[in-house]
Amino acid sequence: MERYEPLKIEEKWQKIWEETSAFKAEELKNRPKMMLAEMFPYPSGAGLHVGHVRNFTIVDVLTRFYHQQGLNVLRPFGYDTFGLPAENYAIKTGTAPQEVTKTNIANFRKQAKRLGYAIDWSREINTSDPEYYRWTQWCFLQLYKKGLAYQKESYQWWCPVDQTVLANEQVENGKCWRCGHEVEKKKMKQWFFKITEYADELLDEIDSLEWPEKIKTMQKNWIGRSVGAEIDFMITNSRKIKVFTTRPDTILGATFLVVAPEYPELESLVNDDTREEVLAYKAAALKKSEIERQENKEKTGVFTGSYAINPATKAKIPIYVADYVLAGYGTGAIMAVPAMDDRDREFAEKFNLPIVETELVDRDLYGTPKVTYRMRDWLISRQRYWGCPIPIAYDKEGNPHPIPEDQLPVLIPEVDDYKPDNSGRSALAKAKDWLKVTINGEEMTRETDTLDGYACSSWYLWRYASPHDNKAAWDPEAIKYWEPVDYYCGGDHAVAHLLYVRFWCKFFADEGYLPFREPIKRLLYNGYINAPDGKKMSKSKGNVIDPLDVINDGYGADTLRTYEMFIGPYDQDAAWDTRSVGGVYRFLNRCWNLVFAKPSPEDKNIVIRNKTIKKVTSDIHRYNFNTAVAALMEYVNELYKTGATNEDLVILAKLLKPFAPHLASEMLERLNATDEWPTWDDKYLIADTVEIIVQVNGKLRAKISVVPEDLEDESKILSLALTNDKITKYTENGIKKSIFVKKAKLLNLVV
RNA sequence: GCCCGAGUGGCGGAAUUGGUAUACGCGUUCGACUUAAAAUCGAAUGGUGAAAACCAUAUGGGUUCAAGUCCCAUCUCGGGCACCA
Repeated sequence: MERYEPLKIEEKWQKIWEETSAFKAEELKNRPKMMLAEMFPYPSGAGLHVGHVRNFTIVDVLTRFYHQQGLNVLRPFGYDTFGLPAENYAIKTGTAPQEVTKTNIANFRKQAKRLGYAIDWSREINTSDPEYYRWTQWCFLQLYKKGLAYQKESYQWWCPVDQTVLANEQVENGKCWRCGHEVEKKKMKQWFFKITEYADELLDEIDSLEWPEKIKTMQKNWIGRSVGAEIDFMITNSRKIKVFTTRPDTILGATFLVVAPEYPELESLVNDDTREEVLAYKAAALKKSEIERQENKEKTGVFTGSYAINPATKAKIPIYVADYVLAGYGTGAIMAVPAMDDRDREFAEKFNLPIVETELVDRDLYGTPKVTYRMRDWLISRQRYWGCPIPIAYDKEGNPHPIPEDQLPVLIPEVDDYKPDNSGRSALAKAKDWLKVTINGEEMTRETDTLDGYACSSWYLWRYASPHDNKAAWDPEAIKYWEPVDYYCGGDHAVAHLLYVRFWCKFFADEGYLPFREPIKRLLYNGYINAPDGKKMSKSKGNVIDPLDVINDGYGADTLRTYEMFIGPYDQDAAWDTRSVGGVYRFLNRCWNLVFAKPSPEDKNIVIRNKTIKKVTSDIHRYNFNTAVAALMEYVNELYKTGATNEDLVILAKLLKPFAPHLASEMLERLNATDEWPTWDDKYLIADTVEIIVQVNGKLRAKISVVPEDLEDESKILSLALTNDKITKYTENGIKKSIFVKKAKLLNLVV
């Protein structure tokens, strides 16, 4: 008997798959298609971690399952390569991000191949490849043409020491992540995508998606649609304040107004007595970090000096400025109804403002109906070097002009120093020659902002259909065949990325570029894998499990893959258990050894064989990968007891292949069989004898064995039960009634 | 604070529709093989009990012939949102 040597077997099959381009997909119009993808990874220097392996293996199990079922399957792969780690590394070491990215991709590719994934490697994409981001820029220009990419002044986090804009995630406890200095808010002109234009459709179509309810709810909350009204409160005959409220019917109780510190016309509300205090309050509020605002919900505010007329009561009510009102929502101004609203009451009590109990009035009496969303437009400007340049240039007056499509891509220029310059612009501003561009004979200066990385990942699923197309972002025919994506799997980005791809899909459908309005049919949202101690894996805690170590320790990729599918329900978090890895290895070893055992002379396993085919097939359909593996273990345990026929082993190898493809391929080769997915026949699922559960008052008291036909004969089963010596002692005084459930093979006697 | 989700052996977890609670794996114990160990194979394994039996799915009620599953309340943990008027 040969020993099970996973590393040897895996090397052999990976070589075969590589040399035969085994998973290369082509459009075959007469065959049903299946497209699957994981959320493409950011190729970090650390290589694959066990979380990637779980994510990719889920996709691989489904990919191979549908391959074996005879569908025309596409499972591509790519890399999301723009981002902070490569840029930080560049700032620190001077190494070009392009170089680091290249190295990391090579490592990721090698590791993904080492795991035996059924990837069509001819379709690899990389978002920082000019051939890719050329089309990201094209996408931007389409949005720009329709007014959905626009510039707006907005308040951004600003570090006065580093002289740069910071993203929310770069502000830690109100301080700059690089220098530790306190940050402030600064008004700056930034680019936005107008996602709010699609708010209604994004909300309405959520219910039609085969996505986890959790994600759907998060997206609904994120969009946050509120139905209310806008009401004008007059300050003088010609000046007014517009407020938004969801409760226009409570207007009789509105005893003051509040505007946000960032309210644009705040200065027009002050007088000589209040000006100084109001402006000081505004300045302090702008400095407050998110953390401070969250921690301290004590109401603060200042009277502006102005009054407005409540249109319902005609009362003259004061106007305050307070940071509990948010500038970005509604009109940035509210009518305060302290009798109805807890926050308004708290404010009123602190500032001794009247609290008037109110009768309700007709909702439409004083305002105009208005729908508002919690979701804001998507801020896409990044003052960073390592991102996709925004294809815009400015004329001498500072007006933006799109770079003509035939001048794309706008390449990222080479620079010596990757730090942002002292005007808060990205390092692109240091490429003086690159900045100059001529459009229609006019000299212009290029935009130095780059795009948020989420823009690059908003369309990559469509690029997979024709990844090398140099005429278009995607080929309409290929898209029509392959997409939308049938299965998309990931464990992150519930609202950001997964909302942005839906937004772009709807936009490009409206423009006639896509024949569908939702890009992802089914979403699988997998859980995290934690360290053996139950905590998050992290370098600093020293509890990281490296998947490549597990493989190279001798367990092999098949054990790693199968273990991660067996670890628990795919959508729940799980803790790594090194000893259980050994259990899965033992299981695969037992599968292997069966091939060398003496074949059983008779076929004793028809029932369990058919049962196992049915169970594994339906478990994969329901994404219950852990119980599918358990069923295979049960099957193998049975084969050890009864002896296996050749047929038993062929079925085992076929069912095992999605999980442990190398071992299964080797078994199938030695058994001289194909990997075609097996089918079961329900007629074989009926055993020779059926066990009837006999309960007395709902408690199990006896089991009786009958032939299947007796299931139709209730009276026979009842008399068998009543004469059973385990039952008679309970039924001496007769029974009140009996309930027979044929489907459950159960008889309950009530005494 | 609000909105979800979840609490099952020593541990990870199973239980398609209300119908044998604890599948499968880990761990533990015993046995076989071995000079010995590892590996492998086999057996046992929720608790109490000699047994019969009784008690067990976070806690307390309820519905039902029958509840891990349905209903009501409470507790704990996890996730999301967090002054959105």
